[in-house]
Amino acid sequence: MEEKVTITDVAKLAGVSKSTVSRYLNNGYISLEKQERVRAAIAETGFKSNFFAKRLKTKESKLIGIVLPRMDSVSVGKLLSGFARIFEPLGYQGLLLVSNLEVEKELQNIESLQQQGVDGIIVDSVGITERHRELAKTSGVPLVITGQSAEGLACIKIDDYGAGHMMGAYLRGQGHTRAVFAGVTETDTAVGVERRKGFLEGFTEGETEATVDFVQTGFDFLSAYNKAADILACRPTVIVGATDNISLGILRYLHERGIKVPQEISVTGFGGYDVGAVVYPALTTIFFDYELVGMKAARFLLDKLAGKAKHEKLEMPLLFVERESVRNLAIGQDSEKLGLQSLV
Amino acid sequence: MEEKVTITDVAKLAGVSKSTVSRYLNNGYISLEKQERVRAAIAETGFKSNFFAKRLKTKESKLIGIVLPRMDSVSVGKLLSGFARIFEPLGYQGLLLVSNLEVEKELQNIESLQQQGVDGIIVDSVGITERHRELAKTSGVPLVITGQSAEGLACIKIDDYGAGHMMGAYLRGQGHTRAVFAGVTETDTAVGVERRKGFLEGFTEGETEATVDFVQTGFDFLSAYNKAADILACRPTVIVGATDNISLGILRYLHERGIKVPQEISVTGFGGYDVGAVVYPALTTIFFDYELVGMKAARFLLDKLAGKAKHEKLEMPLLFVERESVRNLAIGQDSEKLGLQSLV
DNA sequence: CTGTTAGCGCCTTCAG
DNA sequence: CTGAAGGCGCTAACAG
Repeated sequence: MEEKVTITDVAKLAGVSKSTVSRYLNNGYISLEKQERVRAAIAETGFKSNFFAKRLKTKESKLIGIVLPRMDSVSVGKLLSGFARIFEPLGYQGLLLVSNLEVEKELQNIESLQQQGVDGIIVDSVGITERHRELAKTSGVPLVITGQSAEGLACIKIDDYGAGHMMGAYLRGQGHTRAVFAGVTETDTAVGVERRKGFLEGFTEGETEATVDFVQTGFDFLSAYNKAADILACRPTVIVGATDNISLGILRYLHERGIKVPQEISVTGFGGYDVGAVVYPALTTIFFDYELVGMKAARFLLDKLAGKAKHEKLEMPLLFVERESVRNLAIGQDSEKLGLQSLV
Repeated sequence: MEEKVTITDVAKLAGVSKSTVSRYLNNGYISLEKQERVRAAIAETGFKSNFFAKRLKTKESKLIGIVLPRMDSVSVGKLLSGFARIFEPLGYQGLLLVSNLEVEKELQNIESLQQQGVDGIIVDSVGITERHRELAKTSGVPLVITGQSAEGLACIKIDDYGAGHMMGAYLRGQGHTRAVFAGVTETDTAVGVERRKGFLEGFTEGETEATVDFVQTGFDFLSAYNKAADILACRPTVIVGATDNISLGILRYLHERGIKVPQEISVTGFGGYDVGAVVYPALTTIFFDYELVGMKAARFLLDKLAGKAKHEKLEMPLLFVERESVRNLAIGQDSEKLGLQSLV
């Protein structure tokens, strides 16, 4: 319960004017002597400059608004780590708002942040709407989007189409012909549409008679597990989970039924989460560097703040992680094995 | 790039005084007629009240400082979800600071937050020091601690000792006599000391000739995996990972060596993460409800803000999750099996 | 180099 | 019920 000591108290105690103290705090045009007096006074009183008063003047909050669809997900955690890596050293702090996967809430959050006077906003979006564009237009607060991409907005995300395509081409190369893509709703453009489309095209392009069926699941283990029977009914040579978690749920189901992976059926995922390396067989997947996305997004926002704005659309590099869950049908043996080592 | 419209502009446009607009915004002693005029003016100008100016007067920021050891962890994610669940409906927002698992940084963050003028602070601590107590004393900003417990501070955490004890007693009940506790550094009082101590006492209490060896690992899959050989060298009947992740790393190792779990050796964890249910065998563990911890911590802080402060120490309930990874040595068969169902 | 003088945008007595 | 006046704590010209 400290008394609130202001710059005036310090000034009085040091025998100088407020401005001198202010200068001491900021630029620094002060004689060495007064400098010392101010320092002493500040130490004695335990003075802490008032954040709000300062911001009221300087028009700079050093606050970055961050809106996320949810908190308890690995990828979101990585993303935040990426933000922090960039913002923290520069003295920016993050104001966090969660949208519970609801677009409406996401919009509200953005608006609220804009009023709040944050310097910039990053939103890990669940789907871009027209209102997003409006908000970006009508407010002076720089905005960058992650997780989805949209024309005319500053977006940074992983290349979902590319990842899907890469996986499709790889599996075709391994001699697979019948795939099931276990994916999520199309509301999620990035995962439900782009990633899937990429896979479809990568897998079927050329003269092959490759086919791919689609089975919709949720994002969690359990909903994937529950759809496993439907998936198997399509008699695929390979099951492609839109997400590592989906694949893990399916792997569990296959294990319970005694169906050998990859001997009898292959499974792949997307995401490259660590757990994919500890399950058996270790999951072949494509690694998304969400932390890097976070860093790029942060840097991008900083650029916009500095006026070096360029409404560009960035996509991140992908890393194919070949582990144990795919069988090479072309040469009749399992693909190269990489277990825990691939964690390093 | 909007023009910044202030309360004065609105007042002018509505033909009233600033105070009247202010009243409209806050309490509300205004005639219906002017109320309407102000509303119109506000809509027309797109006025948004300035956050900092407002806070400068009201001395209330509606901001909660949150300091976390790291971002990319499931438990931290759950914790944040819990905070958000409570704070969000009340209009509080979270200001996030990360300490990268460094105590010094954690202290700095707390201090920085205190100066910032947040209404309250929650810190998910990696270890309480004397400085923590000082900071809590010398600042008027209410503080609640999570993750660790310390006398004289407001703490809310899971009961690590109790969890350890519960697990120890359970395994002894299953007829196990030789355990290895694969744990982390003692710097982490909660996990490295309390949880371990609880296990030791729960497992050895009574006249049994139970023994437990200790092998130190990190928090991640890989470091546990790398210590698996050392652990096996102790020839335990059961391996107790201090964390589900540790157990998962060990499970992977055992699988690679063809050692059957639970037939040849049992494994348990702590945490109750979802993944524990999809690996095979599904991991027997103790579930920690971090989201609940988050909610309780948030509520506690709110109480302190409201003056209903009570320097109490709260511990959360535990849930034992019996799955497939422990063999009952007493009656010579595996314990009850619960796979994915236990996710529900 | 330093003190004085003005506000930043809003809220809050205080007379009316 | 309403307008005028006075700050909240700090910074930023402006003359010295």
